[in-house]
Amino acid sequence: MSKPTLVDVGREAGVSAITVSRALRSPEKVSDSLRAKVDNAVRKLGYVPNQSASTLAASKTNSIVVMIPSTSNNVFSDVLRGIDEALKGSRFTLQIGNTGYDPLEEERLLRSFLNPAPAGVILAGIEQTDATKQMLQAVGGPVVQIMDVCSNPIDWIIGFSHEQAARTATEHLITAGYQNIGFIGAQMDPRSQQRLTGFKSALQAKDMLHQDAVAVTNRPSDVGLGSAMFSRLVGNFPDCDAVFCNNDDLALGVLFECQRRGLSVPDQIGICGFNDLGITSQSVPTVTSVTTPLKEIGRLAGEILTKDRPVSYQPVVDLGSILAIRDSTRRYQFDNQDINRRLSKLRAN
Amino acid sequence: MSKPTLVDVGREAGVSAITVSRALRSPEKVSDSLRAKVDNAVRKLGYVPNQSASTLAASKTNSIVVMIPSTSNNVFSDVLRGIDEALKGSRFTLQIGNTGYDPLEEERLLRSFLNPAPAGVILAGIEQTDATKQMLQAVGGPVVQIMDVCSNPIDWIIGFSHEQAARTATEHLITAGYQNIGFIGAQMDPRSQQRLTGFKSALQAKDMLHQDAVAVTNRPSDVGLGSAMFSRLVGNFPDCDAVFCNNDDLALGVLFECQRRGLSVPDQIGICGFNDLGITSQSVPTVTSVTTPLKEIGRLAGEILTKDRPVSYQPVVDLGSILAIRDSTRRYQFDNQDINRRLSKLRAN
DNA sequence: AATGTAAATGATTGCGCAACCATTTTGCAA
DNA sequence: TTGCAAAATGGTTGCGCAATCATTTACATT
Repeated sequence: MSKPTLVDVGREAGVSAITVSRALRSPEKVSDSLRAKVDNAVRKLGYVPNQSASTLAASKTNSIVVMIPSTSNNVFSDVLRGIDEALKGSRFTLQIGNTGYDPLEEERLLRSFLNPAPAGVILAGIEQTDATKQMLQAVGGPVVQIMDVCSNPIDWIIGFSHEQAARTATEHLITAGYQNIGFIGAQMDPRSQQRLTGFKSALQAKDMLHQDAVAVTNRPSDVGLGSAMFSRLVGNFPDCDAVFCNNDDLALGVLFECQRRGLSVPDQIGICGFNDLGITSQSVPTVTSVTTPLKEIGRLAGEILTKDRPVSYQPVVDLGSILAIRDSTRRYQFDNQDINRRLSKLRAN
Repeated sequence: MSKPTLVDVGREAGVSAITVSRALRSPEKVSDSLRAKVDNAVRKLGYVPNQSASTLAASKTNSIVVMIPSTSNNVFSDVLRGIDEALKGSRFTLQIGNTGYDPLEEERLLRSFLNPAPAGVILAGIEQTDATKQMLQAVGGPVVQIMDVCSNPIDWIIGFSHEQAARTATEHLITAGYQNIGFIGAQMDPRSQQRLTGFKSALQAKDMLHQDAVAVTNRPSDVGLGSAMFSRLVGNFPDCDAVFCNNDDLALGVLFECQRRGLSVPDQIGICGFNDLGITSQSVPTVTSVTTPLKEIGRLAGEILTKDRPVSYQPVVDLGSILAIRDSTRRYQFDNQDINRRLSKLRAN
């Protein structure tokens, strides 16, 4: 006894197979009595639609393909959570591909996912190969790029400007009174490079960019690597008094290394992270970080692909980012009232 | 111009469609010249197999279905990474279902993934509904349960004893000299309950279980929650001098709260985490945690399901766990030589 | 060259469903 | 009651591929 098919359900309900199919796919198009009969038969037989047969007959799938660079990076699990939420309860299923930050692997994987055509595709970043873009063009399905912004998305792009976010954070470090600001980066993907660009431009504007201010590696980032990179940075750049980190793991690693070295944060060293994944707001001291709308990016991407009329969405959505200023960069507490009071006292003498 | 099919490739290569199919699926069964012709035609036409048609014709899929309780919990991303590695380069693809810790949701999702039958199924834990087990039985495909051990797995089970791991950790706290040991738990799934059982049994054996020693919640755990739960625990249990945490996030939260309260770790408060996800070995002080073989569990599960002869694997694999003792519980440095020396001196007087 | 055997290749069929079009039934106005 | 439009239901076909069995070819042995 194998799995029941539409024919079996139809026999049970006393109707034809195609009618059962219709009753299940478009319940609003059939009579109430039929729907009840079919539902009973389905329940009685334990009928489950065969996804492959459906896909083959309709020559399109119900799956949303998501290509992400890494499953271990918490950034992408936040994005995935957003997508998952948008798809919950819909008829769409998620197909996840792990590219390992390699555009060629992305192309290879995507090719295998593109026949038959998926209901939608979500890609991280804008660095797809030409072949990838051609494939997507040929398939014609809707494509949402995420994590970044650009002027010419394939169909839609949802993200924020990493360069702008990094510039804002670096300007904050300058404003907070730090003089010798360094950059620590790992896993230098294109968006990390953009952050580095933003970092440099903010410092160059004030003529404050030190030649040894940048310490980067392509190894995947983690807390221990943050400590190691900080050691390397201060080795080359002993006057360094603040660090902009490419992500929160590195920032925590810097914080711990400072604690080990007896460097006070924020007085001797200022620390800023990126992505604000949770711990930064709880650590001692709390760590300044750039809050990025990861889950919102995922949810919006999922929403666009599962709506009937995605055309109404803007092709480029910049969700922005917010700098969450915390104790790790509160070096000077500017208080104009207090300063004025002290000035008055000074004059009184 | 739609996508090329096997017929198109066959026409291009001057052979029949079925021969092309064979050349692609079982290249060792055809002549070298045919293989070359077919490969050329495939490349020329950009042929990509239609997964649905293949699945429908063979009435079985190439997908490994994995049901995990949560995508945001780092524990499961480690497991997924292991599975992903095992599947890399094989013909199998991963289909991930997010159950949200709900056996009924697991059943619902799994049902939709089970037609047509997947090549294999990976399930977290042993708390499947009866209906789920029946479905799996009917499908007949290989099933690997993970994260736990038990005596009667569906097919295979790979994990470790949470009760034993927690008992060992708690005994360590006792040995380290802590007198009033508390438990902090969040997201109390069945495995967390087992850890609580292990915790209690270790303390009861020494008659050291305090009535207010346990603080648990069903909210998903994070660092901030760890701080809050610690506050709650010491509110009820002021003498508390050590905490066994259900996971590392909570342990870090406890550490930070101790720092905020000016409680020294490990002298005033001992802290032990669970899973050893990375930060615990880098923080200041480093935090004792239970190292669990998450990635190995995933890899082995993937391996079993993708091998031709999975039968050769033991049905129950206990990969064990290791207590990583770090600074957060080094309260007393026991040194028997030193003690004996002091005893001798005492006797000499 | 004849025969036998293994290797290589081909033809037919059906997997389960949905698109498309055809037919039947229902509801309602005249 | 009849007629007719709309609603409801059914029949046929093919999606692209693999299982199964059938046939052809290559090659060794005598």
